[in-house]
Amino acid sequence: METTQDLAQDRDVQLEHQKLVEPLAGWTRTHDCCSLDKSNLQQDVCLMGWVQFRRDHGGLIFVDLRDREGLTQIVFSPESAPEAHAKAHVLRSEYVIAIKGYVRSRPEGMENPNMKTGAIEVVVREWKLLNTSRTPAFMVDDRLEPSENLRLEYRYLDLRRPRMAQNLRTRHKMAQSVRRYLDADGFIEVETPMLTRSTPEGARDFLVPSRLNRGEFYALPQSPQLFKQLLMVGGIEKYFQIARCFRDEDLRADRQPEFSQIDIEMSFVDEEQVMNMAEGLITTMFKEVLGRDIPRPFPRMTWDDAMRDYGVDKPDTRFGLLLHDVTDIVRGSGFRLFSTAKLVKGFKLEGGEKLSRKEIDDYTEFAKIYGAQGLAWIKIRENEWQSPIAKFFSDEERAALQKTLGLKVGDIAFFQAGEPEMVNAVLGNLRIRVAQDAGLIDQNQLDFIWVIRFPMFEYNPEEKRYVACHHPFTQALPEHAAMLQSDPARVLARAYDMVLNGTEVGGGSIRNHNAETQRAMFAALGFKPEQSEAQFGFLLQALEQGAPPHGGIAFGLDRLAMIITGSGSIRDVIAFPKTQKATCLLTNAPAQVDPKQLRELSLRVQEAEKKSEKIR
RNA sequence: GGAGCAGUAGUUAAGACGGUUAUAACGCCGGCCUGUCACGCCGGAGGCCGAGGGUUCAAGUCCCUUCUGCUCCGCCA
Repeated sequence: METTQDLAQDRDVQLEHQKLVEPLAGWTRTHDCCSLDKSNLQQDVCLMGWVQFRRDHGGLIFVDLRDREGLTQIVFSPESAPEAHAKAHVLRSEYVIAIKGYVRSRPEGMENPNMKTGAIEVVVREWKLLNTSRTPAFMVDDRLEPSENLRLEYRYLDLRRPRMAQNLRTRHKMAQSVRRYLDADGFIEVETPMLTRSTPEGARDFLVPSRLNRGEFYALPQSPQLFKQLLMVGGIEKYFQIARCFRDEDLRADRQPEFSQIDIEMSFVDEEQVMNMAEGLITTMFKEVLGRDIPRPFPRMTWDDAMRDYGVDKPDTRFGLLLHDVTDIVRGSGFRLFSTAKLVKGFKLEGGEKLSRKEIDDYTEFAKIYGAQGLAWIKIRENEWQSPIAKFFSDEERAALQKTLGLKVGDIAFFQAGEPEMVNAVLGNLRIRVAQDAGLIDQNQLDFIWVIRFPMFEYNPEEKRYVACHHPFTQALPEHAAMLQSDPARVLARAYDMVLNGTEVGGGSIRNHNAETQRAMFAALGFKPEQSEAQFGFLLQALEQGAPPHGGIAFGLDRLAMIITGSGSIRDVIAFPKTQKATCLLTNAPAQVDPKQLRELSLRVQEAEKKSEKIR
């Protein structure tokens, strides 16, 4: 199908120019487009790159030549090189060229202070057209933001933009920092299989059919968890891997179906050694990549305290607005919603009395996302509480609320009542939203904390059983091990999460290295012994062969890269990401396959009539 | 599975209550231009307003369906 683009005049022009393309034929770059300055005056240089802008004055032609390092202005002059100048009129955006010429300083007053190479220019003596380009779908430039689906369809153009190029480079530096640090600390990088077996717990697996074993499937790893534990049994002692992981779940701004973890496991350690190593690794990375000094040790907070004060298990500690439990204060109040609720909590915003009706309505809508019916609020004014619910409270109750929340004239307080999970989710997220709106967050701050003493299990009402909060290989606190069967809800885990500015950037635990404690864990999860053996027999067997005590941690490389680059989306730190529907707009994956391939795999697709393949 | 936002020229956007030929900037094509730097000036081409259906004398605009991208809830050990 011909589009207007195909019929456009620029296409004909490009095809004509294509005849002028020459091979490199031995030309060798001498410099990149960011490195020349006045120290190079009069030198002969050879540059190669893309045409960023062309400014054709009829006489002089200026071109900003771009490579991955930056921009250099090159000049085609009819006097110094008539031949080179004459053919330079063909140059268009994103054409690829090689030039030979000499460096000279720009005339007095013609320097460009906005360019790193703005003091000089390269006068072209001869040049070659290495390739043409169609008129780009969008300009390779950070000043305009093309729509995301165009960026993803033409990802290679997007990657030429300085911001994306910088993000990939930053990510590279992070990975190199990790490798240097861990290598120096005695860690060995080991690759674990991409084709492995499906595990019932956790996220949905991506499955890969086996041709040689008809009817059977591999799964792509959700994480190398079991293999790294087996490496500990294998005597590796200190392992790491920058591992690709796969989860077939719905996507978010910070979630992709394939993502990278800095995966680490250590033998003969407890929590302290793992957390100490992790702090060293991460602070070194921030120092090397961002030049930032992070104070150590990181503060620690129990999961209980995090939920109590912040309502979430990954608190953003850059600002206050702490949550307060007021359940007991309002227990006897005339407001039935509060007096009968399992949990009532609130927080105050200093000076929030001036919030408009509209702003409060917006917060109410926000609260509803997390399951709230509404949002209670009280504005503290001179001599009065302005609030739809103020009338329900006695003087005593008012005094207690005022004391607990530290309310002063000019403040606003928000409350939520009901099921504890909902109350915490609503207020925990509203707290962040309010802080953002009120400008309480210092964007330059880096607040690392550890969240420790997680619950081992949470009850899953759908499956009517307990499931592991972290994963089923985590060890219980020794003093809680006895409660695995009798009172699983109260068992705490030897697990720890590293949290940065309210984002979980890493998490790990001390594992069960003893087959019996691991069997007890499976039993607590409701597995019958034969199920445990069928699914995890290989692990249990390994744990019976002299498995050392071990534990580890894994960091989300993508999330760290988002924070370090200041990106709002995980897609901006991944070269070729998927859309929210997990498709690749560049390659059009996933796609239907040849029936022959399916036959070889003994597979048949139900509802074969899918939308017909898009022809590009 | 659910909620919300967006889709108009190659791109980014504007289009009150439904009303003449759908705008602008950049880009593109042609011409002019020797110090520009997102060069400038003159001229030109470019559109089934995401797709389908409906209401209406009349739809980019209102209604329904659907596709695509994004954000969020659920989900993500």
